[in-house]
Parts: sequence; C-alpha cells; structure tokens
Amino acid sequence: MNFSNSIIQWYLKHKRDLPWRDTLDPYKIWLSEIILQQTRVEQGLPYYLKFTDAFPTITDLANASEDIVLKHWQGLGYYSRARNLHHSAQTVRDRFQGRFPSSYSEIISLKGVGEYTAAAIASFSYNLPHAVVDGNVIRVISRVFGVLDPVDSMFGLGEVKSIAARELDLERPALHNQAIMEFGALQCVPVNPNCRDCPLSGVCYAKKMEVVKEIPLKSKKTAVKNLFLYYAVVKYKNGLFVKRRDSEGIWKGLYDFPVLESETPILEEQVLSFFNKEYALSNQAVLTDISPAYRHLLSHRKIEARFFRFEVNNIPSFSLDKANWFSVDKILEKGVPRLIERYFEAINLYK
DNA sequence: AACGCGGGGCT
DNA sequence: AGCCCAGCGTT
Repeated sequence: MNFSNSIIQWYLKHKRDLPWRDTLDPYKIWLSEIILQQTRVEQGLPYYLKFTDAFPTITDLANASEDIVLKHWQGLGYYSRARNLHHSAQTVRDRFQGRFPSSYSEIISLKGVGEYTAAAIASFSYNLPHAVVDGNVIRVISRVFGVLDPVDSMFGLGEVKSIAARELDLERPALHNQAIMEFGALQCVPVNPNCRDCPLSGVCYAKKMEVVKEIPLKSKKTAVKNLFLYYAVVKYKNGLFVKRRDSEGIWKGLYDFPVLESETPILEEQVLSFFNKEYALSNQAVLTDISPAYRHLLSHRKIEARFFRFEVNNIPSFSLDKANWFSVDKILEKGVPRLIERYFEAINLYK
C-alpha cells in the first residue's frame, strides 16, 4: 500500500463533514480557501456560512462595497484577505464575465491566490493534478519522508514540494489533496500526535527515528514588538468621530478613532499635545477622562491602548469634520478591529 | 530571502 | 509565554 492509498483510506473513515466539501462550485471553494488561510476550520466555519448567505454568488460579492465585505470579515484577522477577495470577485465579474476561471494559471493570477490556494481550487473544483502544500502537508511529508532541513527555508520547502508532487495520486487529485490535509489536521497534529494509532507509523521516518517532536524543523522565530495606541474618542451628540484606516499596515480598511501610534510609551501631556497639533482639539473639546490600559495580543504585536475621551458641543472645524462623524448605528455598520469591538463592549455601546 | 499581517486555541 | 493554524503580497 503506497502513501496516497493509505491516507485516502484513513480519510474515508475519519473525514469531517464540512460544507465546502459538498460542492464543486469554484466560488464557494475559493471562498473557503481564502477564509481558511492561516485559520482553523472551527474559527472560519461561521464566516463561511455568513458569506455564502450574504453573497450567494461571486457577482453578489463583487457588487458589494468593500466596507460591507470587511464588516462581514470583522474579527477574522488578516484583513487583506477580505480586500483581495473583494478585488478578485470584481476581476472575475469584469474580466471573466462572472465565470470563475478554470485553468491553474488564470486561477493563480487572482489577487490573494498563491500556489497553495490555486492548487486547492484547481484540484477540488476541476480535479486538476496539482499537489497542495500547506502547513498540514509540510508537517505530514516532512515527518513521514524525513525532511530534516528547515521547512521555512527555500531548500527544505523545495524538498517537501518535490515529494508532494511525486506522491500525488494523478487519478484522483482532489481526494488525495483533501485526504493529506485532513490527515495533518486530525492525525498528524503539531503537538503530541497519536502515533500509536497512526496507519503510517510503520513507515514514518520521524516515528522510526523517534524525532516526531523535532520535525518539521523551523529556523525563524516571530518577533513580537510593542505597540502603544493612544486614541482620541470624541463624542458629539449621539455619535463619535471615527476614521477609516486607509494607510498600509495593521487593520487597513477597518474603522477606529484618531490615534497616536508609538513603539514606546508616551506621556499624557505629549499625547494631548499631539491631538491638539493634529486635530486642534484643545479649543473645541473637553477631556472628560482617560481609560485604563487595554491589552491586545497579536502574533506579531503586543498592543497597549488607552482611550482619551473628549466631548464637543458642535462640529469641530479642523480635521474632525462632519465626514468623520458617525452616529452609533452607522459605526456598527462598519468593520472594526477586535480591540475596538471590546472597547465598545466595555462602554456599553452595544445596547 | 525576509518581513508584515489577526485572532484564537492549545500546551 | 510560545506555537501553530487549508498563506500571500511586498520589499
């Protein structure tokens, strides 16, 4: 019994029932793959259901505004996925007459679709013989076949890709690809895999050499930097002044407030001075209070945020103009970072 | 080739 | 606290 047959046998017995496995619709398969990039199935599933409900076809998605798409994506993270999703829906609408492309080269030309996602769509939807290589596949192949080089290096990853292509079942690429990923997600898990009940334990290099804990080998470590956020929350009547984050970087496309960002702490006086300089707040707004620190952890940032709360009695003249004033109802229609969502919960904006 | 980009769950 | 997750785009 070869590798592919083994994992397919295992898959047919253990696979989960997931909605995107019940369809060949490339739109739905593409949508599921974008949602699942760097995201666990349990976390992405409700978003998949929400999106297919709100946008039944790719044209529905293309015709929506980016703000609405980002609102639906709120809380899932990596928001460039949502922006690229929307952009590519418009590409399909405008350049492919609303028909999702069916060749690998056209599929991978879509923004947000890389090698992994293109192989997934091409195989799942059109049964084309492209081997997927994601985190699961890297783990399974490096362990079973004994790839000892770092898999986050060009060389190590190249070895995994070469083995993945070699082992692909050309007669049933869709089934093979589903099987190897599910095997990685449920059986050959990152920590404490249950090798005792594994159908490959007899042929697995890592098991045989007792190096399961060391493979896959990774060399890079993610550096976590501090980020201090000082928000000006300016209240006017039944609303707040908000800003869309339009510059490159964290949370692009989402809404928050005028903010001073820094990698080091800033004194209150300096913060207030910044708000005055940038938004001319002193002449027009009254500082009512300053919130305690909100801590928010991201994979690459340790964030500490404080909210400086102001009130004004008329629309300020300078940077905080009418265009940025949103009633509470309007704010809740926009996508906001989880940090801001939690702030809204804390001040009872949701009620 | 290295880095930025979210959020959550598990150990 | 650290690791990982159905990765991709940019520099």
